[in-house]
Amino acid sequence: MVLSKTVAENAEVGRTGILDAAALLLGRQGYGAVSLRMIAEAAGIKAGSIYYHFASKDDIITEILDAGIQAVHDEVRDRVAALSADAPARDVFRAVLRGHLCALLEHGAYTSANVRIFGQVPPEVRDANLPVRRAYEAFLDNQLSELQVRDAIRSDVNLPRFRLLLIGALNATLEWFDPQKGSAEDLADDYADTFLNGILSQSGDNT
Amino acid sequence: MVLSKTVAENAEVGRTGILDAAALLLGRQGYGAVSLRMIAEAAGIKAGSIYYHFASKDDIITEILDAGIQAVHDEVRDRVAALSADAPARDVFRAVLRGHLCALLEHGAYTSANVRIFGQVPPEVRDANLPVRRAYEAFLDNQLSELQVRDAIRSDVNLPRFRLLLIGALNATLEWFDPQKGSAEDLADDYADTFLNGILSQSGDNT
DNA sequence: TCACCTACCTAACACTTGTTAGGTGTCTGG
DNA sequence: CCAGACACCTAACAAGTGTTAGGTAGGTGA
Repeated sequence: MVLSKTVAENAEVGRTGILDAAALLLGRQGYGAVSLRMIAEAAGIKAGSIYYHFASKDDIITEILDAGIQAVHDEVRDRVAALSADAPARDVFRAVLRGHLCALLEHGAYTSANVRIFGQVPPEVRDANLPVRRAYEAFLDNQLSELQVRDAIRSDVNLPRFRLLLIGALNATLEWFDPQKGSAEDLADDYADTFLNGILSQSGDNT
Repeated sequence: MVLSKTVAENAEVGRTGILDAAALLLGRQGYGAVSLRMIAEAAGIKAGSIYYHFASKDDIITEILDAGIQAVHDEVRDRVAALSADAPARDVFRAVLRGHLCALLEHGAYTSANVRIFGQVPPEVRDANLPVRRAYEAFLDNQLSELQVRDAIRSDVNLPRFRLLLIGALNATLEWFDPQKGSAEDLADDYADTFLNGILSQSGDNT
């Protein structure tokens, strides 16, 4: 009975071992540079064995892409839910940025893999990832919309467009972020201030 | 003499024809998905012939990457230079964003190729592109620094970090921008307002 | 004990990749 | 008219790709 459990665990290790190795490699090297043989070696098995767990390379990619978005979505949702219902708008906005950046920069082979390779995968794989992606986008739009209804965000801000701006800026941090030069949370707070207040000295125009 | 000119022109068509075709394909499909045979076919020649003009595939990539950055740099520099010396800070900032976005979204197989494939190329190719990249970053930092000295940008704004935020947000537009839903210049002005003024309704905190 | 399932391995498949060697026709300056 | 440069082509190379068929060691339930 104990041993049968061990077998079941090993089964999970095998599968998730492949996914973990693949996510790590894909996040570092990109879609085209990572072969099944590299993934297999990193997972401690041989290339052909991958097909016991997955039907194709794109199958692995699809699963990693979905898990990547889901991890960010969950992290952001949890952080927002942890706030009291009447939390200041600034705190809600910060929670969103903190969740997204921490998931992306600190715990996230899958998340960073998603950001890095989404633009490189075949169209079919990209399409398979769209529902999960759309769900996260809808969640963000809802959060922003609530802030706008509460009159915290100006009514003339185009929310879907701002959401694209926001995600673009956040995801780009992956290319240069160095955890030794400051935490992801500090970076998130800094970004939040920039987005909320702008960079202008006064509201008026300076020559 | 006329014909000798024709030959020289054809030589240029051959070389730049390959570069143009490669930039277009790379911008659309990514580094790993584009083979020399695809580039050759798009340029109207055979794969082996490419080696008459270039020493390797990475040679082509390197040239395209450099040209891509240079095109944005030139466009932004020209637009800023076209302003009068005492132009309002808002206009300078808008000119920067307009130049970057127009180069990226409207005229720019090379530019969009650069943004799309830079993260996917081999390290050696990436390193070769760094000097041109650094020059553009330094130019942007100078422009922003001038605005900060003029007290248009708050002194507590970390400029290099803001530049990273800005470029990240601008480059991400490549993934969703649709010229039929509005011009790149309008988008640039909208982004400029968001960055300058922020999204907050009041400077105070709302519950 | 025996049949069976799980989780792997080996070896090969057809195919694509970047790259090279050598050949071909056309145009050109002398 | 001719040597030669120019701009291509053909055909092949070794290496690497995703993928598959068939085999195997060891634990499992009856």
